[in-house]
Amino acid sequence: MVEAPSATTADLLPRTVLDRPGPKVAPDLLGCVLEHETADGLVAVVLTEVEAYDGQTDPASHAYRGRTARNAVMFGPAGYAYVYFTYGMHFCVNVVCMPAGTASAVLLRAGKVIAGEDLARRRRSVRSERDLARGPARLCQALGIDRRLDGADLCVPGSPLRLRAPLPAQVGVPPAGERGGGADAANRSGQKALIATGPRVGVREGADVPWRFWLDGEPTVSVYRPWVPRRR
DNA sequence: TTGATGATTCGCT
DNA sequence: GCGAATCATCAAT
Repeated sequence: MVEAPSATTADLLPRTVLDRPGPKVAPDLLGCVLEHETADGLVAVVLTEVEAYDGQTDPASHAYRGRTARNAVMFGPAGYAYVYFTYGMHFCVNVVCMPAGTASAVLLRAGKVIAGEDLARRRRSVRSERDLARGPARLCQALGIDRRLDGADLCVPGSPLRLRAPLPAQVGVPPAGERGGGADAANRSGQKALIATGPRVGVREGADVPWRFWLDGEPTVSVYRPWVPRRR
């Protein structure tokens, strides 16, 4: 009767890790694994690029102008998925941070597929493996994420959409001994070195804060584009 | 109601 | 490099 869960509680990222401001949480999400289980199968990616949005103090955040029907999940407790639809055709997924009442989130911008590659390829007609989840909308397409997952809990084993703690040697990061320097964060997870930061992609206001984080050297990281006004 | 815009991607030149 | 695709959302009528 009882089915064995695909993930145990110990594998998943503890909600307490997410119960902090987005800009603090964001770099810690690099190297974590996002997985989505559907009737078609499971696809999992290692996160290689993320962006923080700090709620009501951040003019680039969807939560800047207060709570609405769309962004309601961001005002809830940490550890849930905020999925939104944009440009008439794309979905993007965020990890909600901070306790209920405070809106803060991290946009998952890119990842490297480590499981279910066949299924991911079927969902995305694309030639190269690196482009499967290179970009926030591509990542959602590869994983089959849409608005039905808005509000999904990422921190419980029974959820279809889950966030796992970092696995060692999943991304092309050298062993700890060869990295030198700043060892604290690196040692904790085994692969937290080589994190680069810069301004967020495609935002008009708030382009001055370096709240985009990525694993330096990862080919799956999307390219930077500054904001440009759209022609009418 | 209406109108502008967007945390993007893809295809064509 | 440039423009189209395409529609939910929100601020302004």
